[in-house]
Amino acid sequence: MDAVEILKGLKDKGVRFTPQRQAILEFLLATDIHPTAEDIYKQVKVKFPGVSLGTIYNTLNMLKEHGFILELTCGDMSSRFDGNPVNHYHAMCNRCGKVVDFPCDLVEMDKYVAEKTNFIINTHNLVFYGICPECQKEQQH
Amino acid sequence: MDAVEILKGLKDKGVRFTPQRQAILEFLLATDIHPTAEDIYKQVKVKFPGVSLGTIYNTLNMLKEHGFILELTCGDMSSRFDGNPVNHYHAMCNRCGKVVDFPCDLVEMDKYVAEKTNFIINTHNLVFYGICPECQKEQQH
DNA sequence: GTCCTTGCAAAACGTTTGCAGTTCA
DNA sequence: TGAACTGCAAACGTTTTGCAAGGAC
Repeated sequence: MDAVEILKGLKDKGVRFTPQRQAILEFLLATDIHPTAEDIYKQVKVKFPGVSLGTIYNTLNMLKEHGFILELTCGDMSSRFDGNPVNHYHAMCNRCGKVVDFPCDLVEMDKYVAEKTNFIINTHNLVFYGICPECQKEQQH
Repeated sequence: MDAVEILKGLKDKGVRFTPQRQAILEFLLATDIHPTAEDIYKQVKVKFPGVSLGTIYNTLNMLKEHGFILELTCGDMSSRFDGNPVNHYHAMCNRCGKVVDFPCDLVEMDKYVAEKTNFIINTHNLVFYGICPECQKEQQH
């Protein structure tokens, strides 16, 4: 699915097609560097010199809410965005913040990841996102 | 290992024992709510009304560096801290931000987590932390 | 014409830093 | 005594918000 297709499909949800949004999503779908909002801002600025960071965040949050991109919030650095929102796995460098993808069967994880990425793995962190039982009850009201 | 023991053991690393640090670590070891820095601040303030948020962060970062606590950076909310630093797994509520622990054998993960926690699981995110090959080379210089 | 989106600027947020005074060892 | 720590306040970087002007449908 390409950027134009995704954005046109969002029209019936009241989301408008704008050239800025097209540029943002096209960049995200084409790259594998897991850019920060700032990275995307710099890139989109080449084509739209007047674009603002606010617009980047606005678009990223909209795409995230509709499940077309993934926000990776790992560590103390800024979020990174991934145009491939299926559950795959990431290794992040503590030093430069780079994030790389890898396939994973979750057996002997740290060792496996070290082999696949050539990272020296110190730790890992696995978080599941969802709705807790208390909030499930409250949402029914 | 209790708070006093841990802090006394850090003396030979040039870390001083202070009553504020004792209060912070004691709270962290006793609770299972995965508090934010703000939560800890409020709690410690009961005993030390003059304590500052800066001191909380100072102590948390010190304890984190020495591996006695874990910082959970998940989602767009503030970090949560865990007095149990071994690799175990967490489920986080998208709505209220609550984090709960659970045991996990990593087979059929989302389903398993849903059963163990009664969360409705939407997604999970697994991140490994380490040093990438490029940074490994640079660090040798 | 409507109302969603834009660019801009200011604000908000969590966290870190600088500093003068204080405390631990 | 001297280095580490404290409280305070200001600074920082990322992200969000408010608003008037502009653009999509």
